[in-house]
Amino acid sequence: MAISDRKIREKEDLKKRILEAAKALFLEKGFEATSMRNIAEKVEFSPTTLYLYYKDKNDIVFALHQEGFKLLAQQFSIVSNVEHPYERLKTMGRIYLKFAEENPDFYELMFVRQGPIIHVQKYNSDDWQEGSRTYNVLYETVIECQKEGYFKNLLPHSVSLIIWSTLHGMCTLHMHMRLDCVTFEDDYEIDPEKSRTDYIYETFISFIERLK
Amino acid sequence: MAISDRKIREKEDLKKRILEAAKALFLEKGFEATSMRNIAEKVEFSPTTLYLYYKDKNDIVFALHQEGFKLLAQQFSIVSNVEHPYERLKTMGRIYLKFAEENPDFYELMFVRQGPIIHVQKYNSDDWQEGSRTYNVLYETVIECQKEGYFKNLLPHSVSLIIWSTLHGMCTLHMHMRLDCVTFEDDYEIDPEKSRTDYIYETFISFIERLK
DNA sequence: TTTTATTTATTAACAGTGTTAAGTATATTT
DNA sequence: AAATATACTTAACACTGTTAATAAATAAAA
Repeated sequence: MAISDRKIREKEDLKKRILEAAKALFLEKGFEATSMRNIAEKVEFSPTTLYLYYKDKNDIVFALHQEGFKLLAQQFSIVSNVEHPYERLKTMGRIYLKFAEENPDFYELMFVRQGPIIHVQKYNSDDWQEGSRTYNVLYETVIECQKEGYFKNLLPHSVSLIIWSTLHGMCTLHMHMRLDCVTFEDDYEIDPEKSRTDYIYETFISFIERLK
Repeated sequence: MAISDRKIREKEDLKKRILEAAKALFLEKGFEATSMRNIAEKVEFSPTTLYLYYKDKNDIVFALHQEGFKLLAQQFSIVSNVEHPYERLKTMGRIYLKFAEENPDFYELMFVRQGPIIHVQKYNSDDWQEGSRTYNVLYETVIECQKEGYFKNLLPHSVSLIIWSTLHGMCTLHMHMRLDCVTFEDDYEIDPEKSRTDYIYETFISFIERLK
């Protein structure tokens, strides 16, 4: 059985190599500019071969979106060191914003593009595990905060939804260049050291302080 | 000079007809499924003729995005009846959410897609008028609220950015089907009459109450 | 009025996209 | 050795946005 084992291993190996190629192109040239033929060329197989390992492009896109969630989970893992739930929440927010800033293409795939969601609807019977798991981390933290007396008279789902929405809105408005028209100079003293992202982060903090 | 006037008029007429055809297809079949050839077929001209009236597809997309802003401004116009700035702000929020819910394709063009922004960068020297004008309506309202004592110790741009981000985040997470995985049932008693959008709106209101 | 110039629209083509049907080697099993 | 199964490729389909070259229609100049 060792030979057939090797065969299976080799098959999974190529599947991984395809994904690695896709990821490389994706990070290098962006999502829009990554085609099936590009990926095929990179792994040195014909384009049709990809369809023996992935059902369609959305299947690859979905796998890529999973990679993004792995990366985010990795960044999130350090928050377990933060004892106090409210401080942990603020740290999570900072990590989320940083992740979006540093991995805009991944973020787009994870939370904007419809490709991965279409794949979920088709093959995973509407069960978007990556999303619900990540949301749950936030939700549980909010509940812990409430046990400590924060967010009084608010439903935990409401609080979670508001926080996620605010962060997501800040990230995407920024990523999609919808904030370039907003000139903050009226308010803030123009500090050339500080980026727009810095101001966004500060705004988020002042917001969460208000919300408590 | 009357003849050349008529010529110009006819030219603008076809330009409008192209835009109308684009809008019709866009609203009927969605943005993704609207191609230059589709539009050309609808106006009964060859595809290349469109390029005599619009520089490229993004030019049409940009004009379409302007139509969206006109529609939003129209919906917003009724808020001038609301005297109290804080009440006006809440009404604006409701209108914004309703607009996004009822015109998801327009919303996508106005605040998500990069097509219109690329056009702005190319031909309008980075001046996204539609965006800054709409933002200013919010900003001015926030300032008026602060004059009445709301949002103490917060910069008006911060408040505006938070509100816009939260609304935008709610709209897009919902539109892009990233909230389908969140089961609110733990919190809310499942009222079949109420849609997810209703809950989102209630959440927004409870949020803005907190923020004040 | 005839000729030239300009505007308007078209055909054909380029280079690309995701995807599939059909065919070809290679390796495994009977 | 013959039949079957696996892995892969070639060729093609039906699209996409866009451009160069060309033809037809109109306006201006001779």
